[in-house]
Amino acid sequence: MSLNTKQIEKISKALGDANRLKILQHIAKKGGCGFCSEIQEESPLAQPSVSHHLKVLIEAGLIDAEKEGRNQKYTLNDAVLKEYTSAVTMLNFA
Amino acid sequence: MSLNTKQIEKISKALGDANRLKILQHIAKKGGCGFCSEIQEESPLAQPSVSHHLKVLIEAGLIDAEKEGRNQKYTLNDAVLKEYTSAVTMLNFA
DNA sequence: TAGACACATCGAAATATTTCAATATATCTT
DNA sequence: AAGATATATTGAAATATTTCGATGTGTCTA
Repeated sequence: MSLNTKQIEKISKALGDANRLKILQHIAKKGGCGFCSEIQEESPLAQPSVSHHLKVLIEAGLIDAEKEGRNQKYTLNDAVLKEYTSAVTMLNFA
Repeated sequence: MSLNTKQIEKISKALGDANRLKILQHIAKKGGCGFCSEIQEESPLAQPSVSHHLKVLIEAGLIDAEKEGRNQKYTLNDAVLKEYTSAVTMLNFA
């Protein structure tokens, strides 16, 4: 599966915010899998704002969400991240 | 030289627009070096808009500008692009 | 089942980005 | 030097994004 311009644009936009970059770093630091509550604790933002940023990351395909009881678990989508960086490096997408 | 969060954010923002992605692709297709007039011809946007997008790419460090008479030549900054993709892949930046 | 807890959604305000007409600047040509 | 050409800047309107309080939804615990 290879990414098109619209997807590259969306992923880039998702990466174009310091709060979201921090969230991704947090998840990566936790071995690619982090919980919403942890992310909220590390963030200076209000809960709905964090929720919004997580949604943007999900819609870009950078993370996947999974419910565990009343908690949300977020997993880094390494495949998408790799496809993104690969496509951007070569500027190879339609 | 390695990129920090602010720089990653800025580059991502610059990449988060279809018009700018097209511009970069055009320059890449031309061997990493393209002219303003060409870029304007290929773009559906008005001249000031193209000029604006080029400025965003320059400020992100993705391209460098050089004057040739009354024309502007834009060169892809492969080093920055590579540092960006590398940092994003590893989510490794401060 | 009532209350607590975790998270999502809505709606509105604040801020940022995109776009273009008008105009400025710099360089080339005649 | 005057006009033409190439690009940049300004200022304003349209649009998108960010943020948060209030509230909704689903799940756990007592």
